Amino acid sequence: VPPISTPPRFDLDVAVRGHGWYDLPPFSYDRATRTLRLVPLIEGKAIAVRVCQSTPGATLHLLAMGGRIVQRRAEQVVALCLRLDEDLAPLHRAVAGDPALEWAARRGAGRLLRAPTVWEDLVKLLCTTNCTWSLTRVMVRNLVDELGERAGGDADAARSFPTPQAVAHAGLDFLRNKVRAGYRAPFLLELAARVAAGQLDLERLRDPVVGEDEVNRTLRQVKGAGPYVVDNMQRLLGRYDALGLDSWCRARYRELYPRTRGGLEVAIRRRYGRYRPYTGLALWLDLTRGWHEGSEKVWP
DNA sequence: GCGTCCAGGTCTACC
DNA sequence: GGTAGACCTGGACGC
Repeated sequence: VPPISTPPRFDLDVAVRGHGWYDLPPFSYDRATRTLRLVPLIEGKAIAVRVCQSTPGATLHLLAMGGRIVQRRAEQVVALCLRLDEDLAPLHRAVAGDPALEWAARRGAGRLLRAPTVWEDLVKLLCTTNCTWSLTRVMVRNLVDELGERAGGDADAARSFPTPQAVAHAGLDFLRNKVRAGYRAPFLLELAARVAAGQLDLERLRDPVVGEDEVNRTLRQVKGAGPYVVDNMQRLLGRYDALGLDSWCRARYRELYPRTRGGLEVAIRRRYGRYRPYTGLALWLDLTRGWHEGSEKVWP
């Protein structure tokens, strides 16, 4: 496979660690070797894919077991997950001169890792609600271990994220007792059943021609998806204005700006509103700027 | 060792 | 339309 072309100043480490998804299977990330692993379903089969970048700005190298068609599809999946075709230049231009955010332009940040499917992103987001990150990991790991498809048929090979059909077929007790999804189990089951039956086309939501209102309406009809889930789904879909506030965001914002007076959301909109239509992404990049310190490459 | 609290929220019932 | 209270689970914390 020839090297994959990347946007200017693309830094795999910054992109991958931009939010928590790299920590949830089937994704895994080895920071020392700057290697991201994923297990997408390609032509219905789970394929183990590795993508690495030796240094920031270097070309991406991809390894996927399979023929030419599989290689080509794997490349498309990687481009999609890393948002290599998104043009963030308007945001990067806009933050010039803002001491809180100019780092993002310097380091090409803002490409939030997403799953190969909207279905996977939504299920994972539902698994982050009202619980600790460690419990989110438990639920997602159980879903993958119990219901995912093994790549290459090897006994200890990595598994893909389960299909809606697999989750729907697993049933309520399984989701409660094996996955440990608790009260979320009926939400997950209903979502899986609707998608599996073709009543809900989540993948369509990534199509830019679908209006924002329709995206909101569709997601709000999913049981268990409230403002936090809908906002963050929008962000994963590439619509960056929503704030997606959760308890961590609120606490982190107060940490960065302890003198905030009045309503938090009003203050946040006041601070980042000038970056529309990237209000929520600008907020996120500010909150997470500390995650990328100390790993900077000095560009010529 | 045990009880309590709450976390990267949302739903329902009730005002 | 606004807001308590309930909700699974597991980890942190106090005693």
